Amino acid sequence: MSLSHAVLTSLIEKPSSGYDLARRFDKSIGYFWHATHQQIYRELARMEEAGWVESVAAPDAGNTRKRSYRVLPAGREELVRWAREPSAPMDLRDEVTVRLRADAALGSLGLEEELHRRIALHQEKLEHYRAIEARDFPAGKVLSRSARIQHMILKKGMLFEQGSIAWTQEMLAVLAQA
Amino acid sequence: MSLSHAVLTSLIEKPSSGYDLARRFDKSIGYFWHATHQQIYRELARMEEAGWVESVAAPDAGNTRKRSYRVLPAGREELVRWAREPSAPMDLRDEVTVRLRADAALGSLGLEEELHRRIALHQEKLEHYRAIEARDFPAGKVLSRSARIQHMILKKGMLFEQGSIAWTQEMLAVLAQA
DNA sequence: AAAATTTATGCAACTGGTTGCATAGCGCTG
DNA sequence: CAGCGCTATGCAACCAGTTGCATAAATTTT
Repeated sequence: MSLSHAVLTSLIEKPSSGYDLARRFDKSIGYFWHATHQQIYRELARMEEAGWVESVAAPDAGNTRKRSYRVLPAGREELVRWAREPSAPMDLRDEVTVRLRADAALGSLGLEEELHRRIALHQEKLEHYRAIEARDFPAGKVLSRSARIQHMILKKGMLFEQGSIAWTQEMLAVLAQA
Repeated sequence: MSLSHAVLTSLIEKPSSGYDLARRFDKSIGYFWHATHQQIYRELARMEEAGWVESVAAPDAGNTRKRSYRVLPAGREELVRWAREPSAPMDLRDEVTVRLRADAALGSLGLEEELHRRIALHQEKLEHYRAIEARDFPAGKVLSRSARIQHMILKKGMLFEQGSIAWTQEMLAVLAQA
């Protein structure tokens, strides 16, 4: 959908190899997004073809094929153009919701264990985001415009995880009640 | 991903034609899910092939090709089996988040209008969910186990929309501050 | 020094989701 | 009764995302 533009944004923040981008997409950069190395290599190849980025042998490449990508002016212009486009809100298609609907339709299927597992996962992510917040956006520190925006994006993730935990606990109470 | 199982669940709740299912996926049934008629017809064909559902000419078909689908025992068993599987939590890949990161990296791009538009959309959905709640789950009414679960699913949507509105307003404040 | 792991890139095949188009009956309106 | 929009189904082509596999250098472990 817009993976190429997400990659472009990451590259503007810091020129990188495909491999590094893939790792960043599994961690802080795209807190919420997952992309495999395959997708990223494919996007990089397309964007180089389109003249949005260029690559050079990475400074630390040695005898390896490692390449470093950076954004060209055409890529910047494309990103600006794209960012101003309106876009559709995400949808909430969580598989566990469908499973719960199936439980409602078919009778108790014992989904409690899965819900507990989900709570633990949300808790884990929340801790992770809190650690990033403490490290990058400590209370009291004066932040740049860019940092304030990135802090808000991180907060979105935290709010979502907190909300998920609270909702799942309420759901467990409903299942127990029956 | 699990569209077939979402369709199965909908069909258990009420045997339907492909067209009806597609409309329900645009409304109350899958509050958060969107599926095109193409996807649904394809899934129905596959599931009939697999022996999970069967179809007959719809009672109100007249001279049209309208068919009504219902779930067979094998489909029920498959749904139970699937519902008990563990599943990965959804990810939060909202395009507007990437656009905001681009704004942070490139400088102010004027995303305020889009954020206002988003707030209006979330508000609209929230109203819609509230109307469904008032109709199907009025306060004080004693609800069945199934209805309590479905009420919780609806609440999840409402919590998400409320959270999105609050967060987006805070984001607007951050953009205004700069 | 050999073996295993990590870094780094890529091909091929497949599945899921989207878009555009085509067909055809039905019900309403002018 | 001609034309329009809605109901209803489907084909074909495409794009995005996933999975399995292959390759090869660098680093770490045994």
